[in-house]
Amino acid sequence: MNKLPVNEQKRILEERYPHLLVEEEKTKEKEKTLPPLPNAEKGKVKTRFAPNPDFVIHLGNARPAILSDEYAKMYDGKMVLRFEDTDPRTKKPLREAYDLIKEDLKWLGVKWHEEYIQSQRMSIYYDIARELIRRGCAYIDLCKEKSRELLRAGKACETRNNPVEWQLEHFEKMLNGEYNEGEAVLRIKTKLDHPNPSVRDWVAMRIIDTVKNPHPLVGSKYTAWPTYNFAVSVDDHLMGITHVLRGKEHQVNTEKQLYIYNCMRWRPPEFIHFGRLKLEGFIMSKSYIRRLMEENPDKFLGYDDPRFGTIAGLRRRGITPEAIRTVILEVGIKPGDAKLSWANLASVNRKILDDRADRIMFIDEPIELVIEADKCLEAKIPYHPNRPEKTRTIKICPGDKIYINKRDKADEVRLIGLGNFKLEENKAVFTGESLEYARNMKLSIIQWTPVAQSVSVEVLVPKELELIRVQGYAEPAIREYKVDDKLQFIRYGFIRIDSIGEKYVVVFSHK
RNA sequence: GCCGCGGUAGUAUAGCCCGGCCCAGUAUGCGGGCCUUUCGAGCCCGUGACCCGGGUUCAAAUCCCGGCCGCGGCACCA
Repeated sequence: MNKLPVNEQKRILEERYPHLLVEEEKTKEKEKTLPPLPNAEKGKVKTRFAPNPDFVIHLGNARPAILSDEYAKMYDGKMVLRFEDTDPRTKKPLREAYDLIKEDLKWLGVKWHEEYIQSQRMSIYYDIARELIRRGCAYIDLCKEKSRELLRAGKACETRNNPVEWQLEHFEKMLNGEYNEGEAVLRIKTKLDHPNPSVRDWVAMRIIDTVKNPHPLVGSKYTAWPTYNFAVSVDDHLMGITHVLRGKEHQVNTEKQLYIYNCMRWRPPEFIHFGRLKLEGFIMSKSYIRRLMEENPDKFLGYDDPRFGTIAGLRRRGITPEAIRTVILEVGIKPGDAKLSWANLASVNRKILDDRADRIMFIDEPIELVIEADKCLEAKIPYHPNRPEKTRTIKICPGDKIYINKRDKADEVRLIGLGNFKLEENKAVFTGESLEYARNMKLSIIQWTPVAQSVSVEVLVPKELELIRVQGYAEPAIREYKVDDKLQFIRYGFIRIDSIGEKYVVVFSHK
């Protein structure tokens, strides 16, 4: 059956099992869609993506961004972009990261309707903090280190029971810079016997010495900074977020945040937590990437090195935003972890690139051959098999030299577009133009390039932590392309043009 | 250690809530073939999975119990 031509197979299939063909077309139509959101109403959904601008985002961060975007679109809702930069000490924001992240999101096709920066909203947090104190839900803790032990034992600092006036007064002292780091914190009252000690009277605000650690946006203006859990609750409510999509590392945070909602009598949003996403063979961790770059300043090309799983790195590798979105939607919102295989991403990307990428001949193991023929020859080669009308022409005359790959050397081959040749020690003897003949003889159909007009190309091939540099030659037509264009080097793989100088530097995407 | 969440082929995912139509579907990978001026794409065939053990039931991937494994959290990080 398999040896029959496709047409024949199809005919037999139609004859015997006509229903199978119909079924097949039906399933093809089916596209992966996200499950519905709980309590979601069309036009009223509002999601948010809240990155910490301490570095560029990676594929794992792109998951909540794309999912939030996708759900907002699905329900004709809105999406908020919010920079969470409230720790100038241990998670110091990077000034460039704010814009870099926005660029990455735009490139990914993520659309947001509102944009906020937490460090610009400090007075809002202060106001809510005062209200929390007035309602008896928060207190100033002056016990320093001792609190940790007390809380672990299910007890709290004595100041917890001080009157509201005392709390308010000391809160203002916190704001006025009367305390140093570690001397005072604002805590949210919780059950003191909560099974998770970190939930017990969790910290909502602490002192950070911004003279020592100035904030890139607001400098040393503030010393009392809200913690993640506090700022997030306030913002999610004030911004009208209805659905929070985030990783499962936030599960416990949700519990903490609910104390704020309860005290303020706010209606909490729906929380959806999903598992972690890894990409096989790529480095994703922000801190690890930073360390690698610091320790090996010459080894990496930047935060967008194609060996990194940053969005910028994947972009540089030649991965399309469509491919990233496709795999993220495929993984969906299930709570389990996912280790995406590179083969999977590459395959999705290949399908997208296949129709877009022009085909160019490239030789990475060159051997020189002199053409022997009785006349000049012209190779008319389509840029893409799907668009045969658009071609370039390469003229070769007797005595001209060409490159072919050493590994392609055989007694007789067909040079793409040019004709059939018998190969000798260092010459190629033209034997005819017949494609028919080449097929019948099962000749290898190989790429080649004219020596005189060849363009030097360096291919950067990412391999785990290494970047292999392959030198070679491309046919002259490569000159028609610019940086960031994606091509397929025939019988070699897909590449993205990285820079154009003395030679073309390209990044190998995948086969 | 404690708390929480998971475990479907190499990878990803469908089915699990509402047990039978699932001797488990799809994509990718791998093997083979057809087609094709690429070892690409397309098409065809094949390959391969319900973590383990009990229980409930006429019937369990689906429900219940126990175990094992994995992940997350246990911060004045986000």
